[in-house]
Amino acid sequence: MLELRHLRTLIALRDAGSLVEAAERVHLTQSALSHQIKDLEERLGSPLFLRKTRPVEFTRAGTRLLALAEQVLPQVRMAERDLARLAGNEQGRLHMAIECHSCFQWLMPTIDHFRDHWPEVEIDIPGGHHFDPLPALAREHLDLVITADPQPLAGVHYEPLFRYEGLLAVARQHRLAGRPFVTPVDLTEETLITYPVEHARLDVFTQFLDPAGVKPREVRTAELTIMMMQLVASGRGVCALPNWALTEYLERDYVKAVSLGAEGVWSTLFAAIREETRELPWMEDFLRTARETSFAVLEGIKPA
Amino acid sequence: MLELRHLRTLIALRDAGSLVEAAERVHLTQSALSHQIKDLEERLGSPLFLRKTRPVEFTRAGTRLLALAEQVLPQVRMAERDLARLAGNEQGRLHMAIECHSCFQWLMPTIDHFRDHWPEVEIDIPGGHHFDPLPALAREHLDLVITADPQPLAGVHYEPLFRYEGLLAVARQHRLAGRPFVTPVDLTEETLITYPVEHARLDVFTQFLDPAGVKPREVRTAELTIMMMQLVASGRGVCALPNWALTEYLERDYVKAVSLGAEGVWSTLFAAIREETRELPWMEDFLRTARETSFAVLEGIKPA
DNA sequence: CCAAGAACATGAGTTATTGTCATGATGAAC
DNA sequence: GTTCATCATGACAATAACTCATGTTCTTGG
Repeated sequence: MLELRHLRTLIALRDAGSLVEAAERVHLTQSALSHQIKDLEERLGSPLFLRKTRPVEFTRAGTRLLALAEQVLPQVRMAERDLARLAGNEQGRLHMAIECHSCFQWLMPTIDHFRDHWPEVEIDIPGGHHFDPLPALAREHLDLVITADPQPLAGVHYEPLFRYEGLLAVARQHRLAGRPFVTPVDLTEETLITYPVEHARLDVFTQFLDPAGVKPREVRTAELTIMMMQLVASGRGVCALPNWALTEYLERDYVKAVSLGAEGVWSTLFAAIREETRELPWMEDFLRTARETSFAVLEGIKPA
Repeated sequence: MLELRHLRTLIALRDAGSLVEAAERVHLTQSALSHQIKDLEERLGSPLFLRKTRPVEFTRAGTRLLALAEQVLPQVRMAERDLARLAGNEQGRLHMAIECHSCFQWLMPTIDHFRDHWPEVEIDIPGGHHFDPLPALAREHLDLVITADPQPLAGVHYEPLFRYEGLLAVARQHRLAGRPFVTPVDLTEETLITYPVEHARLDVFTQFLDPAGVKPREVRTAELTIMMMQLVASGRGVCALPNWALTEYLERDYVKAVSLGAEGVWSTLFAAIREETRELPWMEDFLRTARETSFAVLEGIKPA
């Protein structure tokens, strides 16, 4: 019998383009999905997609089921929201701080969407504070903080949103451009441009250079991503940024990007919230929406 | 995670009014439904219906889910039909015979509905034949026969549709009216009116009188249900008919009905089809539609 | 053309879910 | 208060779903 599970899988498969990645998205193994879909296909009596193309190509039957999924799943989500609301806990406050530069790209659509569904939750990004946001979260001045480096703090829970790769942006004609990846020593002769934050919060150092005991020739800072890009493009340095922050510059062929090490440097972005707000229906919904939106908006990220 | 299974259960529950009967309809035990719904309620954080009323009363959360089910399940069924059609086997023939007098009540809506969804299947009830329909089925002159007494026949499969109770219709002022049930000997002094078919095909005899070795004082026949009702109402005899064939007369208080024996005499109505047509998608759909329609239209019947 | 990598399939075995059976509790009807 | 029907519950069983390990196929780059 057809179940929602199958529809969710198919949507993931379409968005991902391959079984392997779809499996990641629904937090199952590739094998599980293979079995699941095979079962379904047998019961329906026809294949749902062609596996030998990349991305996978859906058959007519597959397309029909996808259409069903597109129709049905939003209705189900809406009902679930209503139920959550009926279950109580409706009004609340969601004041946020964003530690991660350039997160607005996916955060704004998330907030818009959320506002429509939870009008009774006061959502805001209070500006102007320059205190440390995580203690402010614990002290209930804030309700959610987007951060890439979780610090153990009583009563604070870190909910992983997604993983992203830190890439090294270099000028188009740079000697490192075109390499499959760079090694730490490759940076000994470079000027590294970073955001003006503590050394310990920069993954290039903590995960890449420091373990190898390497220092770049020079380190300078810039406030905004666009400024960094200008410096990089004009050959005055290189900088490490999340892959998704770079995509727009890469598409315009403004700079080139290289992985840091053979495996790449991967970090996880977290939403820090207070333990007691963790199970509030609207909080769960916000996090779910945030994840959905970021996957829809950003490229090259992976489920946590 | 919410699944279609849950929605199907809730619809059954609403239609049935109690867990026990809903369980019959979805072919599970009452216990299974109790567990299933309890799980769901726990995950949602609120009860879905009140058990202490008859029929069960849905809470706001329950009503919301029912609305979802009403919205989603038809969409799913439609998709399934499309898929079945895509899977091939689209055109076919469905010529039927109805052995059971007064089945048209639920058969007509079924046919109408079916015609809309399977325009490529030629559906008909050829009139005029007076040969025995079951051999005609085997010989492929017919494709489906509605009958209440299946006979072993090579290549013919009997698909149970629903069970119904054979009731004894008596005049309003009859001495047996108002009894909880009648015993075989109660009929020794009665005139029994039957359809003009073989003795062996009448459940009153095979399941009730014959086992007790009892014969009614007189047996006479009538062609049409309405004629039987007139004879019964005027006190010129009693007759045994399916409960659902009687409802309209009972509602108008034209006659009274009594069960045959403490347990009642229950029979099953079957759709006889040829083995090889059993898995055709449109045949499966026709049978499903037939069952659905009869449950919606008839009262007092039970799943087979 | 071969080696290496990536992606999907498959079979066996495990786990988790979902159901059944037997029984108990509760409430309504007589 | 007894009886009857319905629903709940706990222990167990069946089944469905998933993972692991491995095999197959196709693509890519030397």
